[in-house]
Amino acid sequence: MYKNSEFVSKLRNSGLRPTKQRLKICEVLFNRDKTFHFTINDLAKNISENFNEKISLATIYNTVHAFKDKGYLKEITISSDKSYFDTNITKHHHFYDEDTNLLIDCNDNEIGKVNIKNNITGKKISSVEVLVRVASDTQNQN
Amino acid sequence: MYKNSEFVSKLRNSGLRPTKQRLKICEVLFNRDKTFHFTINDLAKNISENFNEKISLATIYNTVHAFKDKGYLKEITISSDKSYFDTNITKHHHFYDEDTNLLIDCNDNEIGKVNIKNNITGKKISSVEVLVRVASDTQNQN
DNA sequence: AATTTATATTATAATCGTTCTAAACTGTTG
DNA sequence: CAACAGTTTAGAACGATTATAATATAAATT
Ligand SMILES: [Mn+2]
Ligand SMILES: [Mn+2]
Ligand SMILES: [Zn+2]
Ligand SMILES: [Zn+2]
Repeated sequence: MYKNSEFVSKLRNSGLRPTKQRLKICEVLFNRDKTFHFTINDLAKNISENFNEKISLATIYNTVHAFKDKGYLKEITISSDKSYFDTNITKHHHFYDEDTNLLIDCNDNEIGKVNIKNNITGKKISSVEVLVRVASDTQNQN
Repeated sequence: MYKNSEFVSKLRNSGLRPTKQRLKICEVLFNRDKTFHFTINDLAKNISENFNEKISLATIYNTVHAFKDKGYLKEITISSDKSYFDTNITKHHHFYDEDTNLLIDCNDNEIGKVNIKNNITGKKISSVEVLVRVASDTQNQN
């Protein structure tokens, strides 16, 4: 459990004013035991259903993107119409369950280190991401 | 170099009528020495600039999606606003050059086999994709 | 070959997630 | 407090994609 003052500092330290809306979003995203994945729509719904304060959609977009730019969120794109944000900002890979549309974090005992033998000349690797799509066994069984 | 009749068979065999538009798109996509990556926009531009026949945008969308559904194209999503199609339908991974916005195929002497030690129980792996983002040494370091 | 039926193409409208706008509001600084 | 920069907001605008429904074409049937 974080204290509100921690979020205030976090925001101030990154040049973002600790507004009521940003603090509420911090609380929803970061005041948890476990990291999680969400879409903009999930977040907007979560806030409007569970809190009396209403935050405009534009602010939700702005804030999520600001948090992403500051490195507090990662974005994971699954397909052209499905983009998730991740509160787990460590380097890690994902399973994507095509049946449930859920993203699941991998850790190192699930996917070994990716061995990049040759990189493009003159370029630096900025990220390495593995996405393993999975689906129910029973689809191709009979 | 493929013959037109090969595309006719290919289309017929997959239950798609070999229309003039689909054959033109086959020619543009598959009558090449090397596979390549393209966006819908690239393809539409290519056709309108290099050929006198005009194919409506709706048909280009329909055809590309039909070809994807039939397994003649793969879709690779880079970010929420960048989706590419790939005429290379073999299993392979990609470098994405953030400076030039170009996708580059990897082969096995660039990225080793991804070691998936544990899969989700009761699920079958439908694909494994690695995306290595690269950028010029002097910028964009994460 | 003509007719019938199913499928495909097209221009254009509709959709919808996201971004923009510009006015009102709030946090910060002195 | 005053002054200012940064933020929020509702609603408009945007743009990529999809839906529509009339027309055209391909295939199947007679
Ligand atoms: Mn698509
Ligand atoms: Mn985004
Ligand atoms: Zn994650
Ligand atoms: Zn490729």
